[in-house]
Formats: sequence, structure tokens, C-alpha cells
Amino acid sequence: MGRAPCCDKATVKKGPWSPEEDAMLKSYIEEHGTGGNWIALPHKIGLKRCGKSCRLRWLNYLRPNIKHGDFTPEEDGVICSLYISIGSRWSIIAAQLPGRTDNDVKNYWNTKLKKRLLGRRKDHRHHHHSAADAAATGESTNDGEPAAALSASAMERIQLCMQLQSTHHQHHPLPLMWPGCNVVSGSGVASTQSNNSFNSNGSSSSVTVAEQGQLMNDQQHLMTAQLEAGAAAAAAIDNGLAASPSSAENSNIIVSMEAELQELLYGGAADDGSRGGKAVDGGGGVVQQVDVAEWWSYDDQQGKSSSSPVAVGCWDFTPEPNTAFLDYASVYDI
DNA sequence: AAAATGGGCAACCGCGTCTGA
DNA sequence: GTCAGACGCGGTTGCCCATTT
Repeated sequence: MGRAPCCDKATVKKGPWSPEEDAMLKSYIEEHGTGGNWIALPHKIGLKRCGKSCRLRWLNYLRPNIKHGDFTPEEDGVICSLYISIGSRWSIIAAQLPGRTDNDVKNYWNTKLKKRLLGRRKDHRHHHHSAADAAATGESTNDGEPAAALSASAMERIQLCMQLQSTHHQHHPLPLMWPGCNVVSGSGVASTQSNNSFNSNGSSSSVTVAEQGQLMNDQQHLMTAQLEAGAAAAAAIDNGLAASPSSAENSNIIVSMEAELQELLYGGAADDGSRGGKAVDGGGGVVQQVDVAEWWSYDDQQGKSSSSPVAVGCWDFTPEPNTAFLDYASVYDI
């Protein structure tokens, strides 16, 4: 016995949304909110759409302050680092990127970032015939373990890690650090958790994009430090094993790996720091000011369904941002 | 110029999780 | 404690447009 469909598929409209439908949905939600029931929403509005479709349209396109296209290098770094660490948890990754949706991040990864990163593997192929290579081609690894046992996501993470490692660290194998890795607990984590937007507690901490860039950079330090851990754990998790944690750390390695990630992403041009952690110039030379507290506060404002909602932020209807981060943090012990 | 191919993106689908009765 | 309905997420599909042959 299958699950009951959420709507009458015979009567709902599918396919691209028309401007009229967009306008109807947008104006209704801006005026009344969602009412906490997406399924009932299209009936109230008079739209011949599935409730889930309305929700998706609102979240991915109509919501205020949605950013489309032109991912910044900082965002690239966050996406890559997090993907390597946690895999395709797009909602969590998107939660770290204000204005980005999980669908956007997912599409961006699948169509661009992944190719940019994995596409470079050929450059190093003649040096190494890695386990990931073997796995990717369906070959067996040295110990005879069929690589097909790993998920595609895990394989990608391993490929990325091994590519990073193969570029410069072939003579300096990195220690495993998972899951209790606390590599940069003295700097990156502390500053990240004390300053960033994810510890929203109602206080109106105003954080500029420039600061956000630095925060992302801090995060990237952390995430990059977990590259190895992520790959090892991905393999372990996929095999139902628990990787043993290690306390080993080497800040030089972390910095090197971060640089390698930048190199993989942006093609080897040595980064003097102007790329990461700098202000995001909107093109006009003026650094944007983003009040993160306001951003995250939209949930509350919208939830009150005031007659004139001030849609400053746009992460309503998504999990509490710090919850998402805490989810990540609790899993990865940071 | 036309056809084939590939890339990018919006939208859909199905399933796991959550929530309230 | 159970169950049904709703939500949220990740994977996949399909369409449109650009590029290549």
C-alpha cells in the first residue's frame, strides 16, 4: 500500500511557473504568510499547483533576498570544504551561505564546481593510479576490496581528498583526524563560533560581508583540516565502520591544504590572500553591509504574520540556522 | 544553415523525518 | 504508543539555450 499522494495529480498544473502564478503566490505569502500549511495554500490562493510545488517555488525563487548565479570564491571554498566533509547535505551547506538555496548550491556543485575540481584529476593521473581512480573506473583496490561498495558521494569526496593530497603531499601522508578532530580549536573554531552568524541569539550583531568572508575563511581552515577526515569517514561510514579519531595535527599541513583547495578551484594562481576573507565588492566598489541578525530574524517576523512583513532575511521555513550549524557541529565535534 | 550535442537550471519525485491528534 | 498528514531533503528529470559538427 503506497503513500497517499499529497495532491490530485490529475488536476494540478506542472511545469514552469508563469509570471501570473508567481505574482499570486508572492503577494499572498507576503500578505498572509504560509499559514503553516503548504498543502492548503494553493487552494486558498486559487492556484492549480501542488503545495510542494508552491513551497519549492517560494523557497528557491520568490523569497526575498535570494541570490542567483555568480558564486564568490569564498562561497566556492565553503561548498567544497563542506561537501568533502559532510557530503551532499545541501541544506546544511546552503545554510552557511546567506541567500543561497540548497537547489542552487546543488546545481552549482553538479554543473560547475565538481567538474572544476575533479576535472583536474587528469593533470595528476600520470603520477598516481590512486584508489579513487581505481574505484572510479570500477577496478579493485589493492586490498581487493571492491570500490563499488562506496557511495558515489563518498567516492567523490575521496577523489577530491586524494587529488589534493597527490598534488603536494605525496611524501607527507596526512594523519587521520576523525571524528574527534579538533585541529584548529584554538583559533578557527573559537572565532568562528563566537563571531559568525550562526550563533544567532537575538542580539543584533552586525557583520559585514567582509567579516563574513573572513569567517568563511576561518571555516575553510577548519573544513579543510577535515579533508582527510572526511574522506576516511566517508569510506568508513559507507562501510558501516567507525573511523578511529586521532589527535594528530599539523597547522602547516592545514594551511597547505587550504592553498591546494584554492589552487584546484582557481587554477594555481598563487593566492596572496586577496581572494579569501576579503570584502565582497558588489561590483560598485562598495562593501555591502549585511545585518545577519536581521537576516535570520525573518522567521519570527513572518511567523507573526503581520500585515506588513518586513522581509529583510529570507530563511523562513528552513531549519533554524544555528540548528543547522549545530547539527553539523554536533556530528563533527567542533 | 541545419542537426547534434552538451550544459545549466528549474521543477518534479519519492522517501525519511517530524508533528500533532 | 500509534498513525496520518505535512514538511524537508536529496536525487533525478526535462526543457531551453549555446556551442559544436
